[in-house]
Amino acid sequence: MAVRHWLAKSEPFKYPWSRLVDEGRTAWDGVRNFEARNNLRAMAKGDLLLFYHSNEGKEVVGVARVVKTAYQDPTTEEDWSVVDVAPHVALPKPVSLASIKAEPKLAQMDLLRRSRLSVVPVRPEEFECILHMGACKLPRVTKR
DNA sequence: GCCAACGTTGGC
DNA sequence: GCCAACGTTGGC
Repeated sequence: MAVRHWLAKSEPFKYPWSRLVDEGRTAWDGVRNFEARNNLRAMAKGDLLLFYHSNEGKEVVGVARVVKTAYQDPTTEEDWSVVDVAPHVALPKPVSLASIKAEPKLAQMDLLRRSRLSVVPVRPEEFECILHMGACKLPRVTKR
């Protein structure tokens, strides 16, 4: 099965990329939007996730990897889900929202068209494009 | 089932 | 700090 690609937003002061790197793994909790939840539930182990800093930074800073598929969000009794993610690789050059907007190939991204959704799917060619803009080489995934 | 009010996200 | 977009809630 092909790896799928996603983009998830985090406000840096709540949970920055650097903290994910420090901790090595985290539950992606706090999603309280039905569509975002459904996207979480659609993720498979090994899927890759662009890590976007919203509000402050406004840039894609790294790629995370789904290490555990959706399960009950432990921070609530209600019906919400989390997935576990681990850092995969940092972007040598973070890709800013401004540069994404300036790139015609990325005009269809859900990041732009559905700006308030915190977890959105990313097309393979968009994923590749952002990695390229970020001067990022993906480490080979040995096990999917 | 409609829709106005409200709350939240997130860019600027 | 403001405000546009838009999802959610609740009255009817």
